[in-house]
Amino acid sequence: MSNAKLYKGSLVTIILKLLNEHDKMYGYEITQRVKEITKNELKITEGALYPSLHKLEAEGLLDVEVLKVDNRLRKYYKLTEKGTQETVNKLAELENYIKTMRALVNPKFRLE
Amino acid sequence: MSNAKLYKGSLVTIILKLLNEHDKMYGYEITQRVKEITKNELKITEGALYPSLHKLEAEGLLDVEVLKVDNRLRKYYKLTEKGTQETVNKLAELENYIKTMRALVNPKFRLE
DNA sequence: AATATATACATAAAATTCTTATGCATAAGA
DNA sequence: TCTTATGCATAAGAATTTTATGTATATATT
Repeated sequence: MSNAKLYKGSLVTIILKLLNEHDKMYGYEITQRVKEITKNELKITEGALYPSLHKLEAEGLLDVEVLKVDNRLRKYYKLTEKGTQETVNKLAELENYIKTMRALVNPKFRLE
Repeated sequence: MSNAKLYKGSLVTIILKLLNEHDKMYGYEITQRVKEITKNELKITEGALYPSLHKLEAEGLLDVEVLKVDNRLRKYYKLTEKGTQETVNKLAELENYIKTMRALVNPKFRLE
């Protein structure tokens, strides 16, 4: 996604959180939103995004609705109940990851 | 390493930072230190650690010194000049990652 | 004395996630 | 007309990690 390898594993968290805020979004919209929010720091590639969306749908975390807008197809995704729960989990995991890494990298921050 | 996939890509950062503090460490010691600091949250597997150490050595970021202690071999690693520089880079990347993710996940934090 | 656990290294197959490359199609701008 | 933007999709390859396995010595337990 970016030059930093740290983003590996964060894509699902990002997708779920965005859908949690926006109610429904389509793939291309997600890539643009992420570029915008991160000031071009993070560019989600289509090769990563679309397979990920398909997987989340297959797992029952997302529902799809296909709409035709301006003669072009858009696949709108939205969180299912299960997806909303998983969003909470993923966000907690992110916070935990950050805490743990801080403890490793900054010895002043110790975990209890 | 842990159940959370977010740690993917963080191993090198962790290794370099620990070596930056401790001057020289051997592989097994690193696994134990990490378990200790993270209160068992993160357990670095040998299958990930050893190949990673070899790679860092091949790239000229680490130097090795083999010592025999209590009739057992230990391969002590320490940062080279280049390794020390790369540590700075990796730590900056981590801080940047955290900032970017905060912006994505918490809309109140905006990047400039 | 025998067995299990801890210490210490190593590698290889498989899984996971992502990049890069490619393909199709329509709309809008230069 | 040609390029860029919009919108989806997949497949080959790269990179990193998990899981499994192997070797060997030291220490603790039964």
